[in-house]
Formats: sequence, C-alpha cells, structure tokens
Amino acid sequence: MSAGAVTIGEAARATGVSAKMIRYYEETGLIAPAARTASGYRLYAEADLHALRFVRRARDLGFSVEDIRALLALWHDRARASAQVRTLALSHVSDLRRRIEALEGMARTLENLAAHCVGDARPDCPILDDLAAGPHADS
Amino acid sequence: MSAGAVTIGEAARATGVSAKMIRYYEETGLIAPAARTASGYRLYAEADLHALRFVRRARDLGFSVEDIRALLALWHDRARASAQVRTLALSHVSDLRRRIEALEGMARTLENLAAHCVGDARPDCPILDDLAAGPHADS
DNA sequence: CTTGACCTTCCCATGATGGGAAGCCCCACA
DNA sequence: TGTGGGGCTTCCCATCATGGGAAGGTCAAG
Repeated sequence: MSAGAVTIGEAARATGVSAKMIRYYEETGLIAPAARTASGYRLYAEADLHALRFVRRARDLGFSVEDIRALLALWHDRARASAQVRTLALSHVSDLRRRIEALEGMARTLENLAAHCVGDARPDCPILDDLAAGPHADS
Repeated sequence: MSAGAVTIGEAARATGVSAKMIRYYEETGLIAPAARTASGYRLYAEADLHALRFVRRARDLGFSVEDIRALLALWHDRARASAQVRTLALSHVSDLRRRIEALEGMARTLENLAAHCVGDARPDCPILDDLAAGPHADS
C-alpha cells in the first residue's frame, strides 16, 4: 500500500495535530508510542495518522483528552455498544450546553448594562456601578 | 465608621473571593498590598472588601484578570469616559459571543450525529464514523 | 499553658498548548 | 567528501486562574 511511514513533521501536516501535541499525546498514553528509526526518529504509518485525525476531530468537537481516551477505546473495541458512544457524546453535549448557558448569561448581563451606558466622555457608567455593587444573585 | 479591618479569612467569606485568590491578586498587583498587623497578618478595610467584590463580580461576568486590571483603573479614575468602559465591556461581549458560537457549533454537530446513532447494543455508530473521518471543513 | 483555628510563605498540580535551547541526524549540493 | 540548513530528539519553562498541602508562626478561649 502507501509509501509507508512518515516523520512527525509530515504527520503533523497530514493530520493537523502539531508535532508538540503528537509527542504529548504519546507521552500521556493517548496514542501508542510511535515506531522509531534506528536513529530515534518517530515514524507514523497510515493507521497512526488515522488515529491522529480521529483525535483532532474529537478535539475540534470539544472533547477533553480524557474523553478522547474513552472514545478511542470504543473505536478500537469492535464489540462496543453504540449506546456507550452515544451516552458519552450526549453527556458532552450537556456539558457544552451548560457552558453555553453560563456564557450567555454573562453576555446578556453585559449587553443590558452596556445598553444603559451612554458611552460618551462623561464618567457616569452603569457598568462600573454594577461591578462596584459586587457579586449578584444572578443575571 | 465600621469596625475596621478584618483578616483574610473573613475577607474571603465577605466577598466570595478565596483567601488563595486574594493573595494571588495582591501578588500580581491587581489589588494593592494589604495592610499588615505587627505579626504579619493581612488586614482588609471596607474599601478593600469593596474592591474585592468588584473583582469577584467582574470574574463572574467572565472578564480576564487583565481586563479587570483595566476596569479597576477606570473605576478609580474619576475622570474616565464612560465610553471606555462601554467599549471594553462590548469587546468582551463579542469575545463571549464568539466562544458561544464555537461551542454551539460543536453541540449542534454532536446532536446531529447522536440523532443518527441508534444507541443500542450494536457497534455501528455514526459518531465514531464521523470522528474516524478526521478533521472536517466545519459543522 | 495548651489546644485548635487561623495566618504566613513556599512549592506543586491542573489542561492543553506553545516557545525555545542544546544537540543529533539526514539529504542535497558543491 | 565536506558542509549547510532543516528536521528530529529531549528537557525545561510559560500560560491562566485556581486549588492542595506542608512547615511553621499567632491568637484567643479554656
């Protein structure tokens, strides 16, 4: 099949995962230790690149490295139940939704405050007034 | 006026900022070094607590410590233009909105994938298939 | 005077990433 | 055959905001 193994720089270019991160993933056991040349260079075969692309895609979807560890295990487990994958994905979605709500709350509050701030050369500013009032119950 | 100064633990309780963080904020110059008792205990007067509550509120609204540094400066500057505060706040809002959009994209993608995954005992799983396909253009 | 709760400083860890130094390796070209 | 430049190796450090914990001093109540 294809030419065979490539070095870490080419693997990085081919997968969108930086060489730094490839080494880090190896060090933390997320991916298997790469094969090495006689002189110690890491070598990546097509299957390794495939795994790296998997990791990259999962990172793009916001999964933590720990989550990806689980996803990779499921990927490699041909006897997995798709329910497990689905559960993992949906629990990540609720996490995302929770974070989105938190950020939404902040954005809404700030937009409200900004809407009441004339924003001219005068010093009067409801935004600072709000901050100065300290921690709020919410919104 | 009020009873005077309190120790760091009471300040933490009174402001919702942990003692650890209070020391950190002092170390990094976000807040002024606290007064000290003869034996070296930090002491916080009402004005200090006010500043800490300001910081806490700003953190709750997602401002970075660096942003808060600017906000505190504006707060203390009685000649400030409210426009400056407003600009800072709105730029933070766009940052929040950008992050929200990124998370939304992830959540939507995962929900789509999950919707196509039967999630039973069988191994077939569009979620893993997607991940295995590697980095995507988007959505 | 003891006890327990508090304070001090100092160091370490997190998660995922990048920066950079020192030193080895490999290929192409002269 | 020698050399230059680019790529590889490992190792250490920084980020950002936060917490944990150890070793040791302090304070107030009993």
